[in-house]
Amino acid sequence: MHSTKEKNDNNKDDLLLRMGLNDNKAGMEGLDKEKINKIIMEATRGSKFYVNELKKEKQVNQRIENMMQQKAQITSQQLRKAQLQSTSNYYARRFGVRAAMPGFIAKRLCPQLTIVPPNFDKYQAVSREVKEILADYDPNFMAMSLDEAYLNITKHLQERKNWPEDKRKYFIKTGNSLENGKPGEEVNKVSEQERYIPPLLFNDIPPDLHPQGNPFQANSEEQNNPQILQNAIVFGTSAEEAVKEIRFRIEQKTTLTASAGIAPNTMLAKVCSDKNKPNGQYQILPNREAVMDFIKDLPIRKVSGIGKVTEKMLKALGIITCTELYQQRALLSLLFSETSWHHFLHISLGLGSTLLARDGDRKSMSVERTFSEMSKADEQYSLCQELCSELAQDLQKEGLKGRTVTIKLKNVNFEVKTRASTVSSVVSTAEEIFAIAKDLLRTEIDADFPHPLRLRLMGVRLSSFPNEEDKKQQQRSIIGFLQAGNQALSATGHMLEKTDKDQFLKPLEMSQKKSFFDKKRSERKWSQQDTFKCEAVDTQSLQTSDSFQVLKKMNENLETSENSNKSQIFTCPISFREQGSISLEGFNKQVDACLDGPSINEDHKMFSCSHASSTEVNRKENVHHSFSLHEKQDYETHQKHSGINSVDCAELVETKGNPPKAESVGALSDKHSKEECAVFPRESFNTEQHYQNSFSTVLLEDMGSSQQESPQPYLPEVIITQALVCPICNLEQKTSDLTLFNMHVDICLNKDIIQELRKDSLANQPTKSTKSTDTSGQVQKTARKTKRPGMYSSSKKVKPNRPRHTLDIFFK
DNA sequence: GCGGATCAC
DNA sequence: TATGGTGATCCGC
Repeated sequence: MHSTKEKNDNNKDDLLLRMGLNDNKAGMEGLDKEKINKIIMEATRGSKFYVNELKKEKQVNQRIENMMQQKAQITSQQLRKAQLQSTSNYYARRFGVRAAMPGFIAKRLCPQLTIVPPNFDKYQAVSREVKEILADYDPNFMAMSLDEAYLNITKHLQERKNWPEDKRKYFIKTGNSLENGKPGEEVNKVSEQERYIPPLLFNDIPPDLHPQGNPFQANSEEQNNPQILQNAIVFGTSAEEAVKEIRFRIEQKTTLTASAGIAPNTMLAKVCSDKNKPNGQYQILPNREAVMDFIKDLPIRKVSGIGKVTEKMLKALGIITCTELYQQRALLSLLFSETSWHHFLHISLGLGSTLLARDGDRKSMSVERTFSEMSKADEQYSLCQELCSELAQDLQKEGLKGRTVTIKLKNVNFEVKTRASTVSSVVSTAEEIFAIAKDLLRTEIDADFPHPLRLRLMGVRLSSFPNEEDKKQQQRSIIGFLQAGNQALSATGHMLEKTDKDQFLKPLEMSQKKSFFDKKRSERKWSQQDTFKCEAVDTQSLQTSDSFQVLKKMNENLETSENSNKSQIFTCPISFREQGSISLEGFNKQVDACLDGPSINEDHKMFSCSHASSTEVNRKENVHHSFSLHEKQDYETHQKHSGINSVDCAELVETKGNPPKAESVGALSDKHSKEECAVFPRESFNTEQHYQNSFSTVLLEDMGSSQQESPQPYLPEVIITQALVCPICNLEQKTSDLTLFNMHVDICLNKDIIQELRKDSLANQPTKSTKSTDTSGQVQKTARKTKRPGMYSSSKKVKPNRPRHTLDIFFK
């Protein structure tokens, strides 16, 4: 909170040094002694870099301190409530795991640069060759960078199962082809490696990590171990063998070794691939036990997205491993943003994206350069101009134009500043960009006058690129402007119920109508990955759910747009639900959400949110999980469902006399590992009888159609969801709605807590003030500042005059 | 939309 | 020995 922006440049070094030392003495988070010493040494030598590092570290410590203070104010009741709320998510997500499991394989390549001279061109060429090989296994693989790629070889494995041996046979090169253009030493090295290839491939997985009861092996009639002939090698049909084959081929072709991770999702695959670096592979079998086993002691830092700072903050809470992360989920939900929390929960449950999202559109482009101190303003301006020219060239290569210009300045003390300016129409030429950048730079120079800016880095960035729709819209709006009748615009809205206000939509909003149908139509080539996946929609690996954000915004829209003059009535073409009084933007998001499917947080909201949002969620679930079941179920029906289910459950648990403890019941204890409640197996399950038999539901996925190549039109076969069986009470639940089902399970799991809460609630608020209880839950999630006890009174975000889906109502 | 921070590669 | 460049995202404002 106390952002120290003093500018005593002269004393700064001294000051910072003192601050740094004091901070360390305070021993806030116990820096490594040796490290401190080193830093101090460097600092006393006047390294501005380390002084700055110290400063940053201090900031992090401050953040941690604030967090701890927040934590200290959390009451046990708040924690229990949070606990309750996080359980739903556990179930919803766990199902996601199951659905994601089958045969999804990601692979990560880690070439050994030491073998090949660090010549970029060559590296690129090698990278291409690599990639050629990868395309054999998954034509739609996702290349993250030159040296990293994810593959989904589900389909390949399916076909591979029936391949004759000679299709899986590869000859070991004798080294003849490697002689050209490589220093002798390298050839030797490579040759040496070649000789070791078979043993390497066999031994790179420690014996105790060898998959047990591998479904692939179990189902296959033959042994999957590769057979070595004189100079050829035959790979088996399992995932493991296929990946060995890939690595073998890569090494043969490029002389580079690669490491690989085989796992049910990209997050795990990535962690896996690091396990046996640089020339090995590791597999996590596609079942929950294997995933949980792997996750159990995994330090969170290993997970992509958890960096130095996050690690330190979580460590302050005693969280180092994924298990601990899971155990503290309730606390985390109170201390971190919803997005972060969601991410944490993902990690702790071993969940990740199973989609290989196509490369998203670029969001920005920039150039920056470090140099020795530059203090003269005229030099700075001309450098800026130079950078703008370079940027303009790069932009031109990709034909990009943008509206936001950002300059970045790092002074000799390593303090970084960015300054941005957004203009109304796109720019792209060096002159246009410089005109804006120059102003930003001047402002900074003027601000410090008469002191010069002592820079060590300068950068220029362009962002706010218009998307396709924006461009089309621009065209259309011109056309529309020229056409008196303005027919072009109204045509795009023909599927929507319109109001007269439609005519007054801003061009941007109008464009979204078009964009929605365009987008969704192409997505529904029927890439079921959008339509049927049952976990949150992750378009990029390890990112938290977009759909949740959409939903959140949607709710905001629902709540705030009532009095907006842009409000309209629409009917969602997916759920056929009338969207009363929301803006077009909100509507579009709603429809997107319908198509995208449920998100973990919705369950969560079910407990605490208003009637309206709960209904949205349910609707979405229906649409999503059983596409053909999307009758217009109204809210009352849903509520009845919930009520019946919850009552059933509570009684059953009592009968069984086995109410699990709230905290200890978790995904990580395999207590309920045998249940096969609700799962959404995918098409690929067909290749794995082992799993298929366990599932009562079949939904489909088409991993291939999200790529740039024209997707194959593909209509999924839809099998209607069957009844779900609660793992706790072991009774079939008469609902196909996963949200409702999850709630039922939660209640079973948390029956004791629920009763306590109800008691509390009744004791404290005999006058039926369930609303405030309800509200607080949501406020805690969305507004960090207001989530402390007593600070949330009423939130604007909560829509008044609506029945609420409160705990009390729910449990009645 | 802006600016600082974090993260990955 | 001094400490990179590019791009993305999140959060709080």
